[in-house]
Amino acid sequence: MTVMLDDSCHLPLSTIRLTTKQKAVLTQLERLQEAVSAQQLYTELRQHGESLGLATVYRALELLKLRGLVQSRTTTDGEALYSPIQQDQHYLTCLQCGSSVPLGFCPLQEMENQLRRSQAFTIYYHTLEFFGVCKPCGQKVEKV
Amino acid sequence: MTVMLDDSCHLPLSTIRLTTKQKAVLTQLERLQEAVSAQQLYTELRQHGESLGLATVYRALELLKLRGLVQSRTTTDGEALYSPIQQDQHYLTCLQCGSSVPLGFCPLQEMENQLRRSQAFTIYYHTLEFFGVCKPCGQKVEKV
DNA sequence: TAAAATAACGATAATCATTCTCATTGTACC
DNA sequence: GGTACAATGAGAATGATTATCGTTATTTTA
Repeated sequence: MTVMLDDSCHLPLSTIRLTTKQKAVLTQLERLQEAVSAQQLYTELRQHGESLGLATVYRALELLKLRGLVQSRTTTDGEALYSPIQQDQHYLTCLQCGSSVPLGFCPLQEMENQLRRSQAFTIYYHTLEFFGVCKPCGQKVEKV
Repeated sequence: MTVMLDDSCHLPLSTIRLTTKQKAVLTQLERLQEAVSAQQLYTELRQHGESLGLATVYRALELLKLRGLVQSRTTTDGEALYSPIQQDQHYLTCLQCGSSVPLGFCPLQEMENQLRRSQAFTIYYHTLEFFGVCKPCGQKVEKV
């Protein structure tokens, strides 16, 4: 069975075909509020009774990224976190403890639109992240 | 032997002590124009006659990041690329072929300064990256 | 300066997210 | 129904990064 989506995204294709498993991955991702890793997604899908393999989750995420439906960012310890692309959510991340505080805004919409107009590149999304040291960690650093 | 640097950075400490090896890592990083992986850095340092271990390179980079002297971003295939922090350089990255085109500008200086003023977080640097599909890959995608 | 305490180092093993392999199953098209 | 092809699952392979641990350099203290 394949699921058809309407073309409300920035793809040149008029329709996007997704398999049931791929749709399950996307749906679960949309259900969750925060960005999650592929491993977490896999575990949650299994718990929800979905029967699929870990490799399939990775493959689905890869495909969804290429289709412009999913985006990812990488944590300080090298794990990729995925989220549906409409969430224009960015973070303030502590280099020491790795904690991330979500930013409440994004100043890049206009610039992204400008870049979109340049023909050389089709832009799906951007990542923006500020790195530094949070207050508690900063106090520890002074003592080092 | 330890090397002393003056406090021209945003650290609370008045001086930063670096060992010879740590300084070698930083110097090599400053010598190179583009962001490089820890492994590349290791190889280059060995070729330049420097005698150090891979683990030391990783440890040095970690420490330099915490000191606010070095920053990193992660490529699409999960490798961390390091660069000296003064380079305010961002990229346009193709999700399909992974190629990165450097952006010639950064619109975030003012916002970063504003965030710096908020006391809760000490900001060292930010990352900004646009993701999409480059022209050649875009033509391939249409055929998929 | 010498000895003790501490931090940095090197080599390599361990970890762990991600990707690859390949046999199997599902789907599209005739 | 049958053939071609894409998707899947299970587990092995990969490869960057991190941990371990014995050794060496540096700092501190007497």
